[in-house]
Amino acid sequence: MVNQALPIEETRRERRIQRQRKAIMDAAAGLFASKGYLATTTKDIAQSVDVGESTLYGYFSSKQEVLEAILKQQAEMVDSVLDHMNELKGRESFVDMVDLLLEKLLSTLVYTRVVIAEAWIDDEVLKDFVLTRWQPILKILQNFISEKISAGSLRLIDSSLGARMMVAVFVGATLPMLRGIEPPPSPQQRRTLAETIVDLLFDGLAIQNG
Amino acid sequence: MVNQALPIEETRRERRIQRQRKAIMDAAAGLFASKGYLATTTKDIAQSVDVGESTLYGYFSSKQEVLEAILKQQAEMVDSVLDHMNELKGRESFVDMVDLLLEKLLSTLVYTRVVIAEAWIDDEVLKDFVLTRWQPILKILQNFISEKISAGSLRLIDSSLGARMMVAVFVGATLPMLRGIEPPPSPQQRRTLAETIVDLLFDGLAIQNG
Amino acid sequence: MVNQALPIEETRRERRIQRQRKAIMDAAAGLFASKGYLATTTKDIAQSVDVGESTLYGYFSSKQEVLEAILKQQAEMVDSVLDHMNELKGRESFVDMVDLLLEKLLSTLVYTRVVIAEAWIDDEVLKDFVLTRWQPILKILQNFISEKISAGSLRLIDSSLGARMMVAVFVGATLPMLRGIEPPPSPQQRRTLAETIVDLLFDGLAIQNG
Amino acid sequence: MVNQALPIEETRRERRIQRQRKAIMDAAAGLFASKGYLATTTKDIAQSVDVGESTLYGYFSSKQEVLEAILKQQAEMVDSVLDHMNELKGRESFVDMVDLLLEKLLSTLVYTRVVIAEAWIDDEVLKDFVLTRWQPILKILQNFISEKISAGSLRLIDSSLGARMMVAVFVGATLPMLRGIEPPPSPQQRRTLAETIVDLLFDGLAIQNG
DNA sequence: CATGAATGAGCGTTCATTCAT
DNA sequence: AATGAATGAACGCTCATTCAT
Repeated sequence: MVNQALPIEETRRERRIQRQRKAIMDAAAGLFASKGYLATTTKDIAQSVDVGESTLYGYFSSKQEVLEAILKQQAEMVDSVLDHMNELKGRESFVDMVDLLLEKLLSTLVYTRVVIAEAWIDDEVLKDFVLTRWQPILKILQNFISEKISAGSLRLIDSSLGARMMVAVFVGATLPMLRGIEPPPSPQQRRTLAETIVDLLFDGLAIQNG
Repeated sequence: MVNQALPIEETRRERRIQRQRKAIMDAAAGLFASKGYLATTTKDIAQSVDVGESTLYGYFSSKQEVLEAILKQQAEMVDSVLDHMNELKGRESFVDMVDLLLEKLLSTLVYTRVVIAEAWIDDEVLKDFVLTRWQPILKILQNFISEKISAGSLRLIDSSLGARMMVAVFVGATLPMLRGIEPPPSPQQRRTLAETIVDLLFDGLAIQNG
Repeated sequence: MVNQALPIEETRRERRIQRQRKAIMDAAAGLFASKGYLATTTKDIAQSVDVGESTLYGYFSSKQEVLEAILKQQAEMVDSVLDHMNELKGRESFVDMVDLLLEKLLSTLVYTRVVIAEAWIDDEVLKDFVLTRWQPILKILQNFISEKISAGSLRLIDSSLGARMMVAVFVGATLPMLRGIEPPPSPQQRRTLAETIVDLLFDGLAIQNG
Repeated sequence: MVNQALPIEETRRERRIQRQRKAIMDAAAGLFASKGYLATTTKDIAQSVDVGESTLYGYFSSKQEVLEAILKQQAEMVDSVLDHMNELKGRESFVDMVDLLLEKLLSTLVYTRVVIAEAWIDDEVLKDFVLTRWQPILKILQNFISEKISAGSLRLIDSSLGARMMVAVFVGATLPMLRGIEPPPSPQQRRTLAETIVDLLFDGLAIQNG
C-alpha cells in the first residue's frame, strides 16, 4: 500500500516539477526574446514567475541551463515537424508543409525568437540547434527539386541552390512575424501566406506568357 | 606661413583621431558581431585595439556610444545605396540593385551583423535603423510592381505583399552569408546570386509552359 | 494563530533590516566624519560593518543614499529638539535650551560632523539641512530679544543681529567639541558650559559697574 | 655681459613661474572651496587656469601639493597678522585686532574656506594649520584677561575659558560670511561687526543695571 | 616649456549563485 | 521546497599622473 502510494506521489510531484519548469522556461523565453539573454537577470525571471530568485535553482542549475532547455525544447518541436516532411509530393503538400511549419514556429514564437537571437551570435548554438535541422530540410528539398526536374515540372536549376532559395523565401517571409513587425496571422491568413510563398517559388511574379 | 601650420597640424590630428575611432569601431563591431554587445567588455575591445581600457574613453564617451556610432555608420552606408534605388526600371536594373546592395552589406559584414543583432532585440534600434530604411524600399518596390502590372508584365498581385516578398527573398538569401554560414561570394558569384534572386522573383522555379 | 505568525515574522525581519541599516549608517557616518564622504569607499564602509561590499546595496541603493539617510536622520533629530524651543521664557529656560541642543548634537557627534562637512561644500545640503533649521531658531531668538527689549531687560540692539550673535556664540563654543579638539563634556560640564554661554550673552565678560 | 643677462632672465623667469603658480593656486582654491578637494579634478583646475592638464605638473608635483601650497600660504598670512597681536591693550585695540583679522580672512576667503574644509576632516591639517595658530592667540587672550581681572576691569572668570569664549564668538560670527551665507561686509560694516563682537564680549546683551 | 594622448589603479555598482533558515 | 540575505567576481567608467612630441 505504502509502496503503491509513493510512485503516485512521485508522479504527482514530478508533474508539479515539470509544470514549474515550464513556467520558468516560458517566463524566461519571453524575457530573453524581448531583452536578450544577458540583459535578462535571474531576478527578472523570478519576478515574472512570481517566485523567489533562489527558487529557480531548484529547477535549473543555472541561468545558462534555462536557456539550453529553451533551445532544446524548440529543437524537439522542430524535429517533430520534420518527421512529416518526408512525404513531400506535389505543390499542395508543399503548401501544407509551409503552413504547418509556420504554425509551429509562430505558436512558440518567443522560443523561436530566442533560438534565432542565440544562433545569430553563438556558433555552437547555430550548429547544434539550427544547421543540424536545416541540413535534412535542404536534403529533402533538393531531392524534391531533382525529382520534379526529372519529371519535367521544374526548370533546370542547381538543386542545392534551389533548395536554399526555397528556405530563403520561407525565412524572409517569416522573420517579420517572428520579430513582431507584422502581427501573427490568423489560420486563414497563414494558409494564404503559405500559398503565396509556394506560388512565388514555383511561378514567380511575372505573367506566364506562353 | 606660420598661420598655415596650425590648420595642417589640426587636420593631421583630426585624421589621427578619426583613424583611431575607426579602429575602435572595427574592433568593437567584430566583437559585438561574434559575442554580442553585452558579452563584449570594454576590456575586450581595448585588448583588440591593443590600447589601455581607459584610452577608449578618449574617443567615445561610453561603450553604448561605440555601438551607436557603428549603427549610425551602417545606416549612412545603406542610405547612400538607397539614393540609387529611384532609377529602378526593368529586370536588369533590378539585378544591378540587388548586386549593389549585396556588395555593400557584405563589405561591411560585421557592421551589418551588429545592426541585425541589436534590431532583433531592441525596438528602438529596429525602428530607427532598420524599419526607417525598409519603408522607402518597400514604397519603391510597390510602385515598381504597380507599374509593371499596369504594363502587363507582372501578374495581378497585391503590390504591398509583392514588395514584401521581394524583400523576403533578398533577406532570406543574404542572411546565411551575413551569419557566416556561407562564405562571402566573389563578385561573379554575387552577380549570379543577384540574377538567381531576380529570376526566382519574376519567373519562379516552375517551367514556363505556355 | 497561524495568521498571527506572519506579521510577527515580518516585524522581526523589519527590525533586523532597520538594525542593519543603522549599523551601516553608523559605520559610514564615522568614516565620513573622519575622512570625508568622497574619500570613504564603499569597501571601507563594508569592512567597517564587516560585511561584503555588495551587501550594502541590499540596504541602500547607493553610497549617496547612505549619506542622505545620515543627513535626514540628523535633521529629524534637530527638528525634534526645535519643537521644545517655543517655550523660551527667561534666562533659565535659555540655559535649558542650550544644554538640550548641546546634548543632542554631541550624542550624535559623528552625524553632526558629517552634516557640517557636507554643508560646508554643498549648497543644496546647506540649504535643506542647515539653513531651514536655523531660520526658525533665528526667528524665535529675534522674538525673544524684541520682547526682552520691550520689557527693559535687554539693551537696545537690532534683534536680527542679536539673534545671529546668539547663534554665533553657540556655534563657536560647540565647534571644538564637534571637531574633537575638546573632549565631549560630562553632563555637569555641559550644564556649566551652557550657563557660561548664556552668561556671556547676557552680561559679557566685563564687571557690571553700576 | 652674458653673465649679467642670465640672473635677470632668471628672475624674470622666476617671476613668471611665481605668477603662474599663484594663478593655479587661486583657481584651485576657488574650486576646492566650492566643490571640495576630492571632487575637484586636475582637469577642472587646468580648465579654470586655461592651460593643459599636464602643464600643472610643471608648477606642482601633484594635486596634493597644490592643496598644501594653499594651506601654507594661508598659514603665513595668518602668522603675519599674529605678529600684531602682542600689543593688545584695551578695548579699542581689541576691536582693531578683530577688524584686522576679519579683513585678512575675508580678503582670502576661498583660501580660508579650504583650510577649514580640510581641517574639519584631516587631523594633520587641523594640527599644523589651525591649532598651532590658535594656541598663541589663546595664550595672548588668556594673558589679556588675567591682566584685566587683576586691573579690576573684567569679572573673575577662568582665563582659559574666557579666551576660548572670545575665539568662539569670533568664529561663530565669521563662519556665515566665510561660507557665503552672508555677503562679505564693506569696511564700515566690518568695523561695526568688530565693535559688536567686542561689545558682546565685554558687556553682553543685558542692560547694565547699576 | 606646453601639451594631447595614454594608462593603471581604483571606484561604485550589478548580478548569478550560494547558504542558512 | 522555498526563500531572503549575502557575496565574489566582474563590469563600465574616472582620474591623477606620465610621456612623447
